Amino acid sequence: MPELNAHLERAFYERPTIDVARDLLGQILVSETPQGRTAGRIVETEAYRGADDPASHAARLRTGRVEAMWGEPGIAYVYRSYGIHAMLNVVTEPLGTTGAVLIRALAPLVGVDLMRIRRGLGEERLLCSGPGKLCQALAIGLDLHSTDLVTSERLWITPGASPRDVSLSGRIGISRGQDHPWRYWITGNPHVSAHRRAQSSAE
DNA sequence: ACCTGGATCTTCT
DNA sequence: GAAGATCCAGGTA
Repeated sequence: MPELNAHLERAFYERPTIDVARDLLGQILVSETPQGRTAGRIVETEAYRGADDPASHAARLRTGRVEAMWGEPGIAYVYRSYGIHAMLNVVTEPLGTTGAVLIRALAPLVGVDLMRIRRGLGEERLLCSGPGKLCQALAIGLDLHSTDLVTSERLWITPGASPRDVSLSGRIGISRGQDHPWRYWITGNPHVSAHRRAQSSAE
């Protein structure tokens, strides 16, 4: 297993959201808790921008936790979806401008047994194959909102191998702004989310 | 105060 | 393929 302690630096996140979403594929998300370490390779992401993106929370709101989308690049924007699931985003673009990348799926790498316990499931392919699933598997909750992934020892992203092929399509689970091909995943990877539209319109 | 609409996942049939 | 779980913030009153 490679060293996972290195952190991607702020400059990586301080770029156009689209570029960060694509370049996050293959990098490794690491979560450290008293129970142990869990980590997985990022295999699926989505880009969300600002006022020009009707699907982005930042297009409608600038209150409460959404304020984080204007914040320092590299911090976590975590919110609750459907009353149940936590969603992990990484803030992009320079301070004062909006943008974030939703982490949608991981390939489990470290602490797979701990993930199984947290998820109550055995099958590895289902542990992190969706944005709510991976937050449960890595114990990422609303308490980690605003965590700085550049400096945190609780949650961070470490460099991994670049994927060979990347596919893209419209985003998932939203009603507006589907026309933009801002969902990225590693072509052929079995750990991408199992949504019906997951197979559509590759590259 | 009440209502509504979600960047989802599981468990049914 | 459909429903249920269940939180949060905005809009409307």
